[in-house]
Formats: sequence, C-alpha cells, structure tokens
Amino acid sequence: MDLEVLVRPGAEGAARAVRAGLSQGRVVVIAGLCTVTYEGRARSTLSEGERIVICKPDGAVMVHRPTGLEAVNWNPPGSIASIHVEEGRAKLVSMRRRPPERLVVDMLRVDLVASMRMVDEGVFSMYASEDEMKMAVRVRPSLIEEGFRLIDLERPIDPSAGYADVVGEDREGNLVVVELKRVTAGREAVVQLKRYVDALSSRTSRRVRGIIAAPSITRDGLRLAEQLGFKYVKLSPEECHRVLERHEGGAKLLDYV
Amino acid sequence: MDLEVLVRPGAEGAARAVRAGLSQGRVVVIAGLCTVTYEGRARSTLSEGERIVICKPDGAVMVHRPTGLEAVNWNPPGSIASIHVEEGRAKLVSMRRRPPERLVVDMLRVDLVASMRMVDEGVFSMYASEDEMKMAVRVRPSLIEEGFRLIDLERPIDPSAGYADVVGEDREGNLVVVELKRVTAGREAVVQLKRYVDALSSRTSRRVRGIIAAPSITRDGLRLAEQLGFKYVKLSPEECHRVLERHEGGAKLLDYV
DNA sequence: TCGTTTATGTCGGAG
DNA sequence: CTCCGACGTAAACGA
Repeated sequence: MDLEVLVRPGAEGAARAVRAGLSQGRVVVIAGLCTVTYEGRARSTLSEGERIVICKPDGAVMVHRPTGLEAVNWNPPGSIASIHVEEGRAKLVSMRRRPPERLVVDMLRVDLVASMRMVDEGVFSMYASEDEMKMAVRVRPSLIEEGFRLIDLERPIDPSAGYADVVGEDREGNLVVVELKRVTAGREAVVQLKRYVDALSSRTSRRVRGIIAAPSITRDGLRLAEQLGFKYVKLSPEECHRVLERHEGGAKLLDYV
Repeated sequence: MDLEVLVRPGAEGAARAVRAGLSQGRVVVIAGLCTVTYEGRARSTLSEGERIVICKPDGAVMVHRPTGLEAVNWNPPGSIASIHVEEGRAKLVSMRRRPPERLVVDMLRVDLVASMRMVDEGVFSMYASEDEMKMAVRVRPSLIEEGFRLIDLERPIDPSAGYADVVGEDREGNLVVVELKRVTAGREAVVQLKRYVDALSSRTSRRVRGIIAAPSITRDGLRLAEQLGFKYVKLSPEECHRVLERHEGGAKLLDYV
C-alpha cells in the first residue's frame, strides 16, 4: 500500500495532499475540527466538532462523528469531490448529480491527512440470507410443511403485485403462497403476503392459502395472520443454511439459480 | 485533538497502540491488508485485501473497502472490541452481546494506526424532514386542502394500529386522516393510510376520508388510492420548510412540540 | 429511468 | 425489553 501521512498540516498543505490523493484515485482520510453542511433531498447543518472524513476513489464521501455506527453526512459513489482553501481553511466539497446534492466540509483545523492507494480484490461471501432460505425450501419443501410441493420460486403473480417468495401446493392440492422473512415478521410482512394471496386468488378458482415463514413473529403480526387465515411457520436462516450444507456438501449456490 | 500515528508498525506495535486507544476511549483508525469474518444474525467472509477499520469509543466498528458508501462489515455501538497478536498477526475482535455477533479482522499487514481523542459537541440539525411537514401542516392546515382543520397530530387512533400522521376535519365536517411522506408515496403508504382510516372508521359513525400528501406518488400508489377513495395532495418537504421559515421567522421547532 | 424489495439495515420513540 | 415506522435510508434487481 502506497501511503502518505501528514500530521497537522496547514490548510494549504492539507488541501494539496487531499487534492493529489483524489486525483490519483487514492483513499483519503482526514481528521480534524470542522463544520458540515448538506443540501439536497433534505438539508442539514453540523456545528463545530472533531470528525473523520473518508473520501474513496469512487466518489463516496463519509463524515463520521466519534460516536455512532452511521456517518452523520455522506455522498454516495459517483459524486465528485474537490478541495480548495478559503479564508485560510481547507474546504472539501462533494457534489452529486442526481439527485443534486452538495456536501461541504469546512475544516477549521486539520490534524491528520492519510492518503493511500488501496488494492482490494477480496471476495465477499454472505451466508444465511433470505436467498438461502429460498434455496433451502427448494431442496427441502417440507421445511414449510409436510406434503408441501414447490411450483415456483419468485412467481410473478401479477406484474403490479411484485413477486411472491415461494408458490406451491399443499398435500390437498390447495395453492400456497409463502412469504419468507429472515428476521422477525411484523405486520408489514403479513400485509405483503395478503397482497400476493389476493393477487393469486383473483386468477384462479382454487383455494389459496398463505404461509408466513420466519424465525419469529410479532404479536400483532400473528394476530393479523390468524385473522386472515394465514399460517405461521417457524423457520430460521441458520436452519436453512444447515440444510443447504447437508444437501450435496459441494453444491454451490449457482446450482440452484 | 490528541493524536498518535504509527506508520507500518509490526503486529505487536500495532496491537499495543490499538489496545491503548480502545482503553482510553479514543477513535482508532487502522489501514492495512486483512481478512474479515462475521458471524451472528448472518455470516460472511471477506478474503485478503486492503481496507480501513474504524473503532469508535462507543464500541462501533466499521470495515471499509476502498469503494462503496457502506461498510462491508461492522458491529454497532455497545459492542466490545479487543485486539491481540496471533501467529504474528494483529487480530481485532468485536463482540456484540445481543444479538450475539462476532466480527474478526485479521491483519496480515498494518500500514497505519491513527489513534485520536476526539471531542465533538457539535449540534446536528436536519431540515425538510417528515417532522417539518407535520409542523407545517399544523401552522397552515390549508396545505392539505381549503377548509381543512386540524384535530390532532399523531392521534392514537388505536394503540395497535399505531399513529396517524395527522387527523383533522374537512369543511363539511368529515373526519380526515392524512398520511405524510417526504418522498414519493408508493403502494405501502396507501396501505398504511387505509389501516388508519379503517381503525378510525370503526370508532366513529362519521365519514372518514383519507388523504395522502407527498411530493409525488407512484402510478400503482395512485391507482390504489383512487380505488380506496383516497385523495392525493402534492406536498413537498421543501415547501413545508419554507412555510415554517415564513411563519414567525424566529419560531423554533420546540414551539410546535 | 422508475418502481419494488431487501438489509447483519440503523436509529429513535412509545408502551 | 418488544414493537413500530422513518431514513438524505443504500443497494440490488427487474421492467
């Protein structure tokens, strides 16, 4: 990693280093005292305080306060950043085209500038996602209920109604729409399921059941589900992940797509 | 800002500096070559590459790749971070209690450790939010429609149905439930409004109208709204912000709370 | 481009 | 704690 570090540079030195870093596609980290303003879809101001600013070569900019997981202000990849000196202070400006948004970080004092050329070809893999739940149901439909047979994954019931997660048949030949959630299902998930069930019902004379499969369900969600005649099935992403692991140890996600 | 910077320290030196920073409530920034694994609600792996790791004194940890706005891995505030040397490499471990989640960053090479005591008492103010839309409707109900009178903000229609954004009366004495959205309203917003209208209808013999106020509405959302007899009113957060500015130039948000 | 859905969403607030 | 809804949500995916 090609690395350049400046400790407590003046405004001019900081601006020069940041500008060079931005133009060379480096990741630039700035720490110091600043104020921040944002204008775009909304508007915000942040008064004086010490923060960390990260500028990535794809245009992403983040301003982090010393607490909290989320950046207090940001601009997404594709934005254009520049820096100049104004009234003796380095001023970082990031512009997003659409929607038009402007982020300005006014550095009252720069404590650190670190500019680095970073290489990251690493592969990121995520497991126990909702996608894995779908695949697990495909390889073992009985996860939903005994006798459940799969008809289709992500069946387009109605172009304007979106896609149901899983559509199948129960042992009595009823159509079944399954809504999968990798987290606690709330009222929203049940409403969503109802939409799919209604859309499918209107296109068939067969009975259509609704099943919501999730690791847990909120009290209200369960109440609504029962009101609507839907069944709740306990199903966790971990369990689905284990099912996929057991099924053909070497099988890869691609095999099921 | 109290700042300590190490460039290309060995694993032991890096671990010592990071450990000291964590224990002293500093913000610690690490850059270098690493692999990352995460286990908790889901599970992920990230193979070798150069990244930036930020550890905040509240326990938040983020791993950033050189592209993208979002961290590739993280743990939220409240997590506990520690670092040790294993097989000659500094290994950062962050544990979250509930839900149990573990994030491990294995540093194959450390290029930079910056540890700083940051003070940030700045005030963050956001404008043109949905809250401001509510306040604007309160000071000028005619934003919704001519003759609209406010009854209550966030009226608890039904404890299990949540809160309607705005409840009022139209000029003919009908009850009106208003759903505010600061962005394009979709089908979901209309469904949400229906829930509030239904809940209120079931508790009164008066007619209850539904109005959805948003800067724009999707085609499907509008179709559903018309089906349900709801009215769409164009209302943008910017417009609401200007109304609040004009109304009592010096009035502050608190005046309306 | 618009519209919809997911997310290790995060965050804040009410009960 | 749980539950719910907003967010400058962002990001992925399909039409």
